[in-house]
This record gives sequence, structure tokens and C-alpha cells, in this order.
Amino acid sequence: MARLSDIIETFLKEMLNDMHGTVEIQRNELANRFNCVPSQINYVISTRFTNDKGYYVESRRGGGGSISIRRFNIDCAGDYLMHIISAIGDSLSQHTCEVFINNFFDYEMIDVREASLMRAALSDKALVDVPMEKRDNVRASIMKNMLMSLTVL
Amino acid sequence: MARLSDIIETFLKEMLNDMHGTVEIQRNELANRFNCVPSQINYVISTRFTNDKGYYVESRRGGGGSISIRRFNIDCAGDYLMHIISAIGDSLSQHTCEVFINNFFDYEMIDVREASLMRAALSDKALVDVPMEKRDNVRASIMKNMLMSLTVL
DNA sequence: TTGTCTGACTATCTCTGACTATCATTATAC
DNA sequence: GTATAATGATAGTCAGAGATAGTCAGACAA
Repeated sequence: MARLSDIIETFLKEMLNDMHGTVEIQRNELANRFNCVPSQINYVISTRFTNDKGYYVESRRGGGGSISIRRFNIDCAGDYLMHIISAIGDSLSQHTCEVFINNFFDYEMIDVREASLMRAALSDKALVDVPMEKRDNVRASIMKNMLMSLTVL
Repeated sequence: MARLSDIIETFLKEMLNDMHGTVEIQRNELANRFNCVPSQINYVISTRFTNDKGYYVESRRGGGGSISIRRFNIDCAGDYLMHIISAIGDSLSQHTCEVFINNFFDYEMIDVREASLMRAALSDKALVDVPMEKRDNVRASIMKNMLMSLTVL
């Protein structure tokens, strides 16, 4: 028998196709439709709609709350970016960042302000409170998140 | 389900646009129009029209009383940025970041890509490797560095 | 052993209503 | 007339109910 998580995953992906890459759902409503507990929806989202797999998820609690899922744009520059993102491992030195950013700028994937923002966020100065042994991991994570954010625009 | 608060917020913001940045309302009248209790109006104002978001609110009780909302005029973006930078302490929650970024965007100090980059760099997701007790410090530091980088361009 | 599913507990946001504070106007006392 | 009290018309506060979503440990299934 097919797993519920797979069914829900398929349902959401079809919805994403129909809605051109963005869906907004209510957790309880969806759980109801599939006769499961609400937290199952969290499970599906956290295992199937991760950043690594090309999705962006946001949510809001409280009355009228909801969960929104966006799919990255994998075309055009996105392709190259996705390639870079997967090439970046778990660790990234400030120097390597600099090289990346200069490249992005040279290839006109980012403008001067964007480059400046990225440099600022990834600098040792900004990360001074992060313990040395973790700093390059955090830098990699920030870099990947920033690049992913550009692929959806 | 659409949130009433959002509807009222939108209504007031449209009114602000039409009236060039200043509106004067009567709490009971507005509550009546939206079929809610008067204190809901206070809720909307205190969550959506805060100082941080660039609004100034005054009110008068008693017969003929009313509430007035004014939107700040941000003439010099650089000054505003410097003001924010000095106002940011050593710690900054993700939620507060969100408010700031939306603000910068509303005032056209940053564009949609820059906003997206900033959100990505400041998100809990990007900072997951930073120990919880340090995360808000690191966030404050990244935010200040990014803002500084914008002031020099 | 790993991935799936559940439910109790928690966190957050919204909305409501009872109670309080303030101001303007009118009535009353002197 | 003037001072004071009463009344009515506003707005403000706050605690609690309601409506969502998130987390996590443990049961269960492939």
C-alpha cells in the first residue's frame, strides 16, 4: 500500500504545478482531507519539501494561519546557482566566498549592492560571535540560503 | 479564511495613501463597519501601525474623540539606516528582522531581491549551526553589517 | 534499522468583552 | 455667575478564549 506521506507529497506537487509554483494550505484542513493527524503534514513538508530539494516553506500560526510552499525557479540562472549551491559543502572560508561573489558579479548574476550585502553577511566581522570552529559552517549555510533566495526571483 | 485584522490593516493603509499619509478615524465607527468589537481596532493598530513600522498614532478620548494615524516621512534613507543601525542592540530576533526588512522594502530603500537576500542571511535556517544562546547576537551583527554596506553605496 | 505515523504538549497570533480612563456637556448647588 | 457634580461619549487595557501551526519522543511498519 502506498504510504500516506507519498500521497500527500504527490497531492502537494500537483497543486504546485496547477498553481504555477506556489501553494498555500491550512494544516488542519489538509490533515482532515487525508484523515491523519496535523503533525503528519509537518512530517511530509520537512522530509519532502526541503530547501535542498528546491522548495521554500513559510508559515504563520494563530487564527487564519497557514503554510505556504514555493518551488524554486530551476531555469536560467537558477540552474547555475543550483549547481553552485550543491557544490558548496558544509564549510566555506571567507576567502572562497569572496571568489564566488566576484564571479557572480562578473557574470552579472548579482549587482554591486547585492554583492556588497553578501560580503557583509559573510564576513568574519559579521560572524565574530560564532565560535571559530563553527564559523565556516555557518558561512556555508548563509551563502547557500542567500543563493537559494535568488533562485526564486 | 482571511483575517479581519489584515482586512482592517489594508483598509487603513489605502486610506493613508489616499489621504497623503494622515488619517483620522473613530474607533467605534470603524468597528461597526467591520462588525467587530472596538478593541479589535486597538489590536490592529498596536500590531500593524507601530513606530518600528513607521507610523505615529495619537488619540483623544471622550465626546468627539478619535484616533489619528500618520506615516513617517523618510526623506533621507541614509539617515534612517544609520538610525536603525544604532538602534539595533546586541540581539535581534528573526521576527524583528522581518519587520525591519519589510519596512526597508516599503520605503523603497531596498528592492525585492535585496530583501530576499537579507531574509535568507538572517533566517534561523541559515543560522541553524549557531548555538541558540548566541543566535540573536549573530543575527544583530549580520544585520548591522549588511546595513552598513548599503550606506556606503 | 530506517522511515512513517501519532498524540501530547507548546508556541503564536487573533479576537472578544468586561472593566477602566478621559473628555465634553449639561445639570445642580451655592 | 461660578464651582461642582452627574451624565454620556469616546478610547485604552488586559486577561482569557479560540484558532492555528511546531516540536518531539515514542509507537509502529517496511
